[in-house]
Amino acid sequence: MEQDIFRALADPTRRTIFEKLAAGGMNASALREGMAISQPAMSQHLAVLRQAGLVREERQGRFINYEVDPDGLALIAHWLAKYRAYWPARIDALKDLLRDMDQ
Amino acid sequence: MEQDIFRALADPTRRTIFEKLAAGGMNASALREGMAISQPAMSQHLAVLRQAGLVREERQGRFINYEVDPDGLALIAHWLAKYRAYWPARIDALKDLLRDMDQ
DNA sequence: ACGTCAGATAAGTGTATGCTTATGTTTATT
DNA sequence: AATAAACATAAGCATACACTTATCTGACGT
Repeated sequence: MEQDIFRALADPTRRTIFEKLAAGGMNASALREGMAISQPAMSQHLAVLRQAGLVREERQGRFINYEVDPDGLALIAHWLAKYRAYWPARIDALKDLLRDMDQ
Repeated sequence: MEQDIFRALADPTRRTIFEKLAAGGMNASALREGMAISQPAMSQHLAVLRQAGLVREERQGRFINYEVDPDGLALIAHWLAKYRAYWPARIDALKDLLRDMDQ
């Protein structure tokens, strides 16, 4: 849901978590390192991100590996595409990126 | 600021307002039509969207014309581009769109 | 100058949200 | 079986947020 996505990303702590996961999947304890956040808080944030489709989890024995879920990003991209008429022409990075994807 | 953008879009009413403006600039009274929202509420929402760089205003006599500010969308596009590695390959609409822009 | 209209701002209120501490649940280790 | 580790859930609390009513500001028409 669009609502869940934007609500999830409205919190700076959750954006930080998401950013960390984008650099590579890891478990909740690893995510907490250097973050001054309690274990329950992290768990709650991950639940929100998961509900939004931005993060998915995979049990690995006693650990749970969290990683970026492309579905969430796709929803944002889709939302953004609706307003393409207003994108400034100078977003060249985006063009380059999609040129890469075409190969 | 990234924070302002996501916070602004987290509210469904503000997304509706933004969507309406994307179809064409208009003043606050016109925006309220068919929206069951008070005048102060609309004014406050527009202030948040403006602060986020998603909307800009232009005085026209007694009216103020509000319209989509491309700068805000550019910020989102920039944020999204950071996670391009995770975009699913099937976002074809986006590819088509940028192919259009290249012409 | 006066009233009116478009919109902003102020102050108050209920609810949502992010945190805390405490406890539950699941899996591995011994 | 018992303990410990990784994480989830529950309950309570303080703050943020979106709304309301009331008032203010600025621009126009007469």
